[in-house]
Amino acid sequence: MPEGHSVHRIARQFALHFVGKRITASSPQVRFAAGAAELNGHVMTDAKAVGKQMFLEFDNGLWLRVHLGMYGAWDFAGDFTADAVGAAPTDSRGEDSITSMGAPRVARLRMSEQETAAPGGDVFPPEPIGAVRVRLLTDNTVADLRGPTACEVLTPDQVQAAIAKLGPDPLIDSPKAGEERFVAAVKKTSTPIGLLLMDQSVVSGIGNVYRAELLFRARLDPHRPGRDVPEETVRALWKDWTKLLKIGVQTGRMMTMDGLRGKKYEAALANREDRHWVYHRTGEPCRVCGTPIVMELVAGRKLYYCPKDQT
DNA sequence: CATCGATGTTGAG
DNA sequence: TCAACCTCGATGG
Repeated sequence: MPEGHSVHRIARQFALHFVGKRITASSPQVRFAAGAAELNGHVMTDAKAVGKQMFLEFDNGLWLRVHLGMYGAWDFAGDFTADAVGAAPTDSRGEDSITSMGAPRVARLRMSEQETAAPGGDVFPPEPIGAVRVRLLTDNTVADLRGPTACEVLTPDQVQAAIAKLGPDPLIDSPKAGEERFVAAVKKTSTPIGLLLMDQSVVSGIGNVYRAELLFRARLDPHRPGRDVPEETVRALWKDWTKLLKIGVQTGRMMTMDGLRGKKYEAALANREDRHWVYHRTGEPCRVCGTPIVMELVAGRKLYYCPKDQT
């Protein structure tokens, strides 16, 4: 259930621990057995994320495209350095995790909505957890994919086509080019900005949490047609998404509260309910003006906003 | 233990 | 517009 930041973090794990290694690929599921066979025994040569999709390249020229959708998750196990796991040393339950930085150690972790890591000590490779679509195994690391929306082997042309359908990603496109693409797409349509931010052909990687938070941070009415949003506001939205995405990749959390310091910042990192301006806060007082936050179903997704501040 | 709901997308009607 | 996909943590009895 990740938004763009999680997928970038996962791609980074593959870049660090799988790229350059020969991969044993297998699938217990009939639906992907043939796909796994195409990749099996080849060296992984690249790993990258574009928006919510991840692409893994192998030395026979084929790519694995993965989209986690709503429930997908990767389980990693084996040798990961604490440093590589990133700056989210504890999970939501406050359990101890990889805290000794620097020294390589055995880790077992799961990357989904909440990323958790616990010291292992188990045999390698471990038994897969749940129904595994594909297992990618090296000498000392393993990744299990469960529940993805998409998992398929593509040719380079097909990868290019898939990426061409996607809007700009602040971590892929140059800042200027990305911003111009985003501005052009928003300008030309009467579709509400609240829908445009969720449209992966307009901008990549934003999901329901970042959508609501970006709109509040811009004090922007979600219903405002794209072409009626002042251009400066559109540009500010792009720059803010760039900022939030980088924070998300760094911390592993969708931290959207500005200006928190010290204890409040730590609390927000640890507790989801302290982390957002409006997301999942129906009926609670707006953190700025006190007006109850409104929830509205739009295109089947829950949209949260402050009816007073967002105009 | 059963049910609900979720940070998503696709395709049928 | 809505069900289907597919998984599991949170919730309630």
